[in-house]
Amino acid sequence: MSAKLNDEAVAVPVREDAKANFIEQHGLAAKQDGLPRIAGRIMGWFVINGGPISLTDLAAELSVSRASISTNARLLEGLGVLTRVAIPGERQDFYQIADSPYARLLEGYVHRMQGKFANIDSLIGGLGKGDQGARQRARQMKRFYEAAITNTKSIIKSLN
Amino acid sequence: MSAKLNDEAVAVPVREDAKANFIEQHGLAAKQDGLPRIAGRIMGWFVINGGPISLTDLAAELSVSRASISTNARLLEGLGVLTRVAIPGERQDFYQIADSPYARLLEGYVHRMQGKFANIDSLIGGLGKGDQGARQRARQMKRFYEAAITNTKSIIKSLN
DNA sequence: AAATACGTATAGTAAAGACTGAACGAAATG
DNA sequence: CATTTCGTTCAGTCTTTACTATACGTATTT
Repeated sequence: MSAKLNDEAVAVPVREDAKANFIEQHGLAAKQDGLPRIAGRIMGWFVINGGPISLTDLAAELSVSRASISTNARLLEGLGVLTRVAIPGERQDFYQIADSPYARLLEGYVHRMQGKFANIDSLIGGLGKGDQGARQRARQMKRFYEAAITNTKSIIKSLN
Repeated sequence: MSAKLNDEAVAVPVREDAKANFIEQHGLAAKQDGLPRIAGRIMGWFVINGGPISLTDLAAELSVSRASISTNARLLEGLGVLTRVAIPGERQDFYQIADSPYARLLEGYVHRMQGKFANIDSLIGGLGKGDQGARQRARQMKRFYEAAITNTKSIIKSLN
């Protein structure tokens, strides 16, 4: 098992590849967060290039179908990451990265956590006298979400 | 649109259903977080019942195959939510809810965010002089993750 | 030693999801 | 008015994923 010393054999992604690399990595990271890979790549593109850009051009940039771009751009718009802007004289839809994209993402996150919150309350309300252990664990869970929600909100504030 | 006053017609999930309901809801919530539904139901079961319980019994409780229970219990163990405990005189594996299950979850979350962090740094390092806009947006993103990581760590501390 | 119980690995199935290509309606252009 | 250009929708394909049933190895019981 001798180390390979041939320089050419190692494909090092240098400067020019950094951007493309970031976009792809961001696509993979998106999957971990439950988003389609394309959505992540789009977001990565906007971090680098900012926009505005038309759907057609973006489709060409990322080498995917216009249908996918349309669907996922709207998804990101719904998440508050992208905003649709009109450009005078142009009839195409142009997308742009939102003002505080991450704050927007966190708002959705908070919203989902509040949903779980309701679920816990419903459980606690349905527990009987004999369910002391369950009540205790449920309350612990509730405290966790309380802390998480409060804390996330404070992050949102700090991102203005 | 007159209100229906017939008591019997309304299927209200009362006391006894509250637990089962919580488990199922927790299963669905897990999917949103990228976990298998069974993993979420298992976790829900433990919030209510605490454990310890054997794999075989847990499989019966949730009406799923032993294989699934085995796989997902180990998954949750890896996430730090469950711990395997030995019970004197018993040769089966018993699982129990962990001490600070939510803190453990957050630790994994922090770890994933730090991965993204590295990706951003790699991008910034590869940017040239002409990429001012990109650099600015990348730094904004980096600040976001910094804030999120710091804040999550503080939540973890508060959960002891 | 034979039989049983247990945990896990594996292969298969069924369902979900991402993505594409084609078709459609609306609006603008010629 | 005919054509083109957009954005979106829909049907179909392909991949991934969750879950089950079977089989296997190990440890235990009888």
